[in-house]
Amino acid sequence: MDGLTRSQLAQRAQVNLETIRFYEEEGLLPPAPRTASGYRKFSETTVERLAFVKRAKALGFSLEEIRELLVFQDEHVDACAEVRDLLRNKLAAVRDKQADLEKLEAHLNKALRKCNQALKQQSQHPEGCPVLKQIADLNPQNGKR
Amino acid sequence: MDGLTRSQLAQRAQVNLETIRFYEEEGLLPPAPRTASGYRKFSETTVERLAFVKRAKALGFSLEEIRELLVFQDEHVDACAEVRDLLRNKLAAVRDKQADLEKLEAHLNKALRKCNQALKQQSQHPEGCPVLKQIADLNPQNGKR
DNA sequence: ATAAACTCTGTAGTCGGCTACAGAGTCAAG
DNA sequence: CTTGACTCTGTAGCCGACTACAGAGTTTAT
Repeated sequence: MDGLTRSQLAQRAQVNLETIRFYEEEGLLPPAPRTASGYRKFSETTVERLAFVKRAKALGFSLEEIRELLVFQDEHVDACAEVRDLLRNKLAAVRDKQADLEKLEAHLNKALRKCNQALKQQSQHPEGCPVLKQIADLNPQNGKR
Repeated sequence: MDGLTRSQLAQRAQVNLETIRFYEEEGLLPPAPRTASGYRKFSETTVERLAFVKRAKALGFSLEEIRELLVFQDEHVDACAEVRDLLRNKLAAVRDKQADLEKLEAHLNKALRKCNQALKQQSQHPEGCPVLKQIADLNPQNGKR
């Protein structure tokens, strides 16, 4: 038989067997051609395609976005401008997240310093953890978006 | 009636009505006392408690972790050491995420530069978006953990 | 007294991205 | 020619953190 079976493809592309069917349903893989008895047969290019998906995932793209990228790729339209927009949006999202995390880090550090301080002087003020109080009093102006 | 109804509490604490019941089930709020006919009545301190939950969420804690924090708070055990550990873990997680995002940002920037370059010299090489190729060829050694 | 507005419960649905399972059909080896 | 390994389909479950809904009972306003 020419072409890969589903499990062979899974093996080759290092993805779960069921993921392949899932991706087909989701439109990330084209509907695979079938044998007479209904078995899917995949071409080598599908391995590439799955690799592309994995790498786009690693770049932080959602399956939805990856589907778009794949359409651009398939139609090899001159989609540079569209791709650039996607990249820009993703980059902006990443930077937003970074800013959130930095604020978070600052808050956690502040809390942690209080914690350590309290543990040192435990003898003088043995009443409860001040960090819990700090969380209770935090200015609710942070992160989460 | 003394105490707040569920919707009053939701209003005061700025959370969804159903979230309150959910949090009660999840052990983030203590089982509320009831009226004769079975209506919950909440005290003012519940407003505080919900505020605490919201802020802890903003600090990146999961409900699971917040439940732990609340137990510490409730038992006002000297839980500083435990709280400190939670903070440290959270801080480590935040830093991991930051590192991931930085790698991601670098990759996206690289891709974006290619994109812009390609758009400038569109006339010379009008064949397809190089970024898509780049994603296809990316070293799969990144992010995602 | 009645209608609107609220609250109760249990349960199901949402999001994203899979992962698993049951039951039926198919293919390859001995 | 049977056994075991594979594949097919549809469907359900998982994670976390909610959110929504139906149907029954309760409170409030007129």
